[in-house]
Amino acid sequence: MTELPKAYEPTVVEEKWQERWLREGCFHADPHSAKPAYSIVIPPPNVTGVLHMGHVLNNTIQDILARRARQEGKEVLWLPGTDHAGIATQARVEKELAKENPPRTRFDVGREAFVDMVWQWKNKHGGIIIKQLKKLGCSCDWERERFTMDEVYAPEVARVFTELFKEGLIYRGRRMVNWDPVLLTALSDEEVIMTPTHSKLYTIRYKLADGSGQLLVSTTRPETIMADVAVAVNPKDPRYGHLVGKKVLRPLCTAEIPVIADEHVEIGFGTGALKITPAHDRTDFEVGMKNGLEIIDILTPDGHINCPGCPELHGLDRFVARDKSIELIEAAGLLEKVEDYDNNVGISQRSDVPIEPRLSMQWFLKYPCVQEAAEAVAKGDIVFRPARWAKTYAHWLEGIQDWCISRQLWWGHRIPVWYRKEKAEALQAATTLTEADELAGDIYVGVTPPADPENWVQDEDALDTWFSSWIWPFSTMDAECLAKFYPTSDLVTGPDIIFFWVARMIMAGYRFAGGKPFSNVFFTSIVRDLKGRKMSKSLGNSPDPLDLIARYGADGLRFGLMRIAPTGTDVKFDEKQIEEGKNFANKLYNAARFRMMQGEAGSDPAPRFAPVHLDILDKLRQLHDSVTEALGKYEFNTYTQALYSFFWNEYCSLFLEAVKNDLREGGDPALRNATLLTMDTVLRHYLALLAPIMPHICEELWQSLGFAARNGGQPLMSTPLPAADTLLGGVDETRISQARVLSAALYETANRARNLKAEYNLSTNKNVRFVLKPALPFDADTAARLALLAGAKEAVAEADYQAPKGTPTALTPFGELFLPLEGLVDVEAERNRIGKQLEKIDKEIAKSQAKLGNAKFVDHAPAAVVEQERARLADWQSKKTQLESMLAALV
RNA sequence: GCAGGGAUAGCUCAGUGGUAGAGCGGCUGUCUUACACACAGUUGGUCGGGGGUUCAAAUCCCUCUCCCUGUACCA
Repeated sequence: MTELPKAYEPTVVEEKWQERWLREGCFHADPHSAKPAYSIVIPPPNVTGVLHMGHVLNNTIQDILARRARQEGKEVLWLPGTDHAGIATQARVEKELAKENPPRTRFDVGREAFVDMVWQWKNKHGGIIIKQLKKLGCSCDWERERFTMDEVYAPEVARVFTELFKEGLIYRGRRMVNWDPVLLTALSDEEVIMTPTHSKLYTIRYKLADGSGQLLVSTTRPETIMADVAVAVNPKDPRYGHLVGKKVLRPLCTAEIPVIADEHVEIGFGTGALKITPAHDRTDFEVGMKNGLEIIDILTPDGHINCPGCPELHGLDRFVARDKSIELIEAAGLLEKVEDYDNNVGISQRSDVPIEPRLSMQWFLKYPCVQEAAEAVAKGDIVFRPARWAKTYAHWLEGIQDWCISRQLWWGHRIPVWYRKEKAEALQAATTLTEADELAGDIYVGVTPPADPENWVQDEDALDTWFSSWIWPFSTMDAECLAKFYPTSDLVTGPDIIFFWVARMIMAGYRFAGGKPFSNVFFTSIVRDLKGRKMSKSLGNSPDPLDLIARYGADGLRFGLMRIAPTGTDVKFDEKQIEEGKNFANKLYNAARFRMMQGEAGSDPAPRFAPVHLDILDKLRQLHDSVTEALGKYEFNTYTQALYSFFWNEYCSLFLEAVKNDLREGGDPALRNATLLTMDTVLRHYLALLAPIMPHICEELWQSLGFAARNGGQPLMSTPLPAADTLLGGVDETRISQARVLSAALYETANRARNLKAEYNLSTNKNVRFVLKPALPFDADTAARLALLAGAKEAVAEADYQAPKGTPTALTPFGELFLPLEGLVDVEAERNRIGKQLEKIDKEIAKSQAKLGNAKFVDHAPAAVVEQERARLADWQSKKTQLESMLAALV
């Protein structure tokens, strides 16, 4: 009777609902609402980004939380946006320039024109990811979309900078920073990845200037020898004490340099003598400062040697120069030995090349509100899930270093500092700048440019992207929104940005927004491939979520992923799981289709409910509670699994199969009504529970099943979640628990019956009949259901049934169940089968007897456990007797 | 080095003291009137190794091995 297709086709349905939700403003947050607030700010993806599996996981979770909160009657703000991603975006446009003929660099284009180009690129290609998030079904308030460089947000970044500068927390100084020789910018410590590397350790002879001997010095970086200004030994080292104060000859760009004593040198390491190169090593820089040593910089910003005093190396790339310098040293007879050596090298997260410690003028931030930020998490004001991340967070805060916030980039927030033109050069070279300079009228720091811009020169640098995103939770909101929605409720993000972003947002929240930015932080797992590797473009192991959506539907993708996303550990992505999500959507669709094929439920005659009806409603009630509990604990996989197993196993496999006969033509109309009403109740309630994770199909079925029409045409998404106790309202609890027992007995008996059939290769035979010696009330209705479930012609109760010898039997909750064979069994096969079973049973009996023969077990274990064991033994023994008699009957 | 996480069926994972589970895969059947994206049945495990506590351990304790993730580094 139905014209509905047999298989669910998600694509059209999903697009339809996404449009409709938007059109009806379902995602819009009203700051004037009287409802309690629930809010999330999205971790803004890079504007250059495309959706990857991490985003899918992350945003599905946020969407579940947001949709569920709406169902619970909250006013929900899920605030979306994108991040300008300084380096990534700039690099993207530079790449385009490099492809031109002839290739160009940003310097060829010039700053202003280049920034224009990036904006154009952003307007044209940026924000693809926003469209993709919409395809995933994300219920963000898209009218409030922000961009970290838009006209509302950018001034906030400058304001924050200005305030911190005036407070003295932002300062400028000449410091050792992590320098990226490819991108030509400073990086923060967090952007440097310490990577285990196979290197060489070179031991080199530094001759004493007076010719009285030599000092052996080990280094991994011989190309920096020209910048050596001393050799240091530990003052307590008995081998070298007499050398301190003498001079040695620097082996390259030869010069006399002093031997100094410094605690920093470890006596046991290498030769115990350390070359000091303050310009190219962090700790050497400190040693140099302490000892008042000169700083000789022999590297260009792009990592080439700059040392005219050593013409053989001058101009070479740093790694070429490394080999060449060793050749020179060996030729001079100064190379003692070369060993393999494993050490950690700092690699730029962005350009993937070794960074250089480099002395340069940069802006730094002394973090504000560190104490408050640490306490907020320690005291549980902000709750981290899983909790163990709190430790990582605390550890980072303890050893926190000032943040290098300036970047030598053009794309980003330009540092809002201007220098008075005539003094600009001197000021830009000055090692420190403070508010005093501002008061003196030499510099200007502010959100808007100075009133007389022609007299000023703006600082060239831009701010680290994270310096704009750390104020995301509040700078994205206007005053009304802040009043209603700040602090936000949940933050959902990956643990990989706990320092970059989460920690900094907490500090910013306390400093600028008067309190914590969020109450809960849920750290998602990291999505890996089946080999456990991180998904990355270069490995090509990252599936394209849009392709997955096209093949499995957004709902299928969401469901499949959430079902395998554990709460504590990483998730290994397996496309099979997504396929299951799709299969589940199809199952749901077909169950609804089945209902639609039955027509309306009537009220006449009054429905007659059987135990199975009450039972499924009771199970749904339990599902409601466990779903609520799981979501309360942010256990999304438990939530998903509970929904899956209820629907597939309890509703479809058991309940629907048990009631199919109620729906047939000519059946009892009172039973038919009961069944239709129950199906409606289950579907209506279940769709509401499932909607947060599979919103599209639920909405579609909600409508096609007619639930929307009965609800004033309201979409499911703006319908409050019904209470669990509406499901069985008014039904006596004793009757329910009775129904529970009887239904469990029915399903269990059906299962035993099917197993009996299978044992005798009668699985597909529908003509078998079962005879039951009932131990529980076994009415005709139950008998009919049992026959239906077991695929039998009939199931009859006979209290004094005399089974022919050898009739297969099983003990069921309803009593002893027989499968009369009518002599259609292969004797030889039967004998073998029974023989094997007896072997197994004997083992079990022996095991059980041993346990019960153990006095300690009987004395110490709880009575129930012992009782259980006795029953088990009795079961096995009776089974054994049966089999033996069957064996005898075969002969 | 330090810190954290993990090791359970061929695969992905549940399972915090009381007969080892699910889904997928494999194998057998079945187009049984919602669903072959399905149904029925079935096959898979010394729960990483060793030791301990206990009547009883995948589960608690100790130890070892291997993987992962942070983090700190000495040339």
